[in-house]
Amino acid sequence: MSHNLPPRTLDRILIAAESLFAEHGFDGTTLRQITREANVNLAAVNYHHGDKESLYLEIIRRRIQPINKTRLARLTEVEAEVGDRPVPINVLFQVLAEPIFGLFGDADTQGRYSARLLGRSLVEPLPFMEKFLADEFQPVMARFGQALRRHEPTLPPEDFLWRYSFVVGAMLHTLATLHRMKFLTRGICRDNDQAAALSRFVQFATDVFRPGLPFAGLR
Amino acid sequence: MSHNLPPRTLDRILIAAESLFAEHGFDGTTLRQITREANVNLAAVNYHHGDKESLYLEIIRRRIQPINKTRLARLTEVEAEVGDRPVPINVLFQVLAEPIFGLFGDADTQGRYSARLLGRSLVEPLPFMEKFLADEFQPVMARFGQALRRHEPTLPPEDFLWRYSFVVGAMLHTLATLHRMKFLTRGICRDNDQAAALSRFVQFATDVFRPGLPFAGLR
DNA sequence: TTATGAATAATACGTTCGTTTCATACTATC
DNA sequence: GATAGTATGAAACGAACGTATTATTCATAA
Repeated sequence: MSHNLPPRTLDRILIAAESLFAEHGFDGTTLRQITREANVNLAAVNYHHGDKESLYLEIIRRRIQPINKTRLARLTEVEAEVGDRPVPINVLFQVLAEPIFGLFGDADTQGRYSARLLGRSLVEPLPFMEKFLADEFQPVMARFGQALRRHEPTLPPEDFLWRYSFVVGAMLHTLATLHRMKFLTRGICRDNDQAAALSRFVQFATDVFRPGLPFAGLR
Repeated sequence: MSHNLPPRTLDRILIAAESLFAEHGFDGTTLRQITREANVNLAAVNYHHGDKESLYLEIIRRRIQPINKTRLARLTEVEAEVGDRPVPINVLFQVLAEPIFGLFGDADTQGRYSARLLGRSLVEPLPFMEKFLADEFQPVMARFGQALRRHEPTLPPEDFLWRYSFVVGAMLHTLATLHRMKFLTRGICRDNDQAAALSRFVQFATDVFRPGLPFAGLR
């Protein structure tokens, strides 16, 4: 054991598996693909990670845990800064979105696979991931929900949650399809454009929740 | 050949396969599961539909083609009604969303699986579906994009497409997760509530594209 | 240097996959 | 009612799957 520059077997598996899972999903990826891509022996996955499901869960976990930790830490910071006043909506969504969109900014191209895999796995969670995801996201959703709610205290919870669901859906969809943005926009928008996606998403989400919109009163 | 009341083998396969594909995805569903659920012989799928990919494509096609046909027909109608004036934004999104959200309104519970499968397969299209989907959605996206663009003629195309992408993402996410709405909202919103999803989505999308929002001017 | 535990490699296990084959049962036409 | 074409059933195919087994190599501490 040491910190050799050539990545160790365990890391090579994680890296190869992450991109393959992101592209082909859990069931569409085989351990033979993974070990071939990682240039390791077929048995290495079971030796190091147990089984396929544990490998998948570990890949998701090592990405989402630091992100959620950062989100909560920053939320605590900005809440301390504003004192008793509500945190501005755009700041809230910046804090929520920046850590996860930041994956696209990695030096190598690995981050975009991480983001794509997260977007994908959060929309249709696999059975063996449900409990982990629920535990992992409960604190984040609760605290951001409360903070956001202060801007719409009179809106019925149902209306609030519908809007929240649409915004979260837009974010996950962006994570999962940012690599196809050029194709989807017939060449107008660029692929994997982290900065554009982040700033525009924050603006979009802020507008959706800005009080005084006809939205709250209408319907 | 006739129209017997007991559903024919071919239809039973389509129905069983649709719900299984919706729940477990293409790779996560086996032909043995499908034929067992449909109470038909294993060989029936290959006999009637060729291979697994053709079956999947046919399921998607028979749902999305009538929907897109209806969308375009209604758009033609409302465009005729307003003459030279632009079609109101909320009408545009009503025309776009109502046919596909209408799947949830089927008498049986089959429609919700159709919607879920569509939402799922449109976010991460399988390789063998890319061409079909591109051909199928090109006219719809083009005509709705043009109609919507008349409300934001000065907005740079890139900004316009980002907003459009967020709204489409929210719609697909809603289709794919409407069956978990109660779980996701901790009991506040109901599962498979077609009417709520449709009306709130239309309102949401309309607000996102309503001119005069600070959105267009900001950033 | 040798002994010891960890990591890697080669290979095989038992299952299940999509698909095919071929025999049998059905249904309509003459 | 014989016949032809269509549909179904039972069984098997080779391939690929996740996983386990066993042997070998490697690194480190005695």
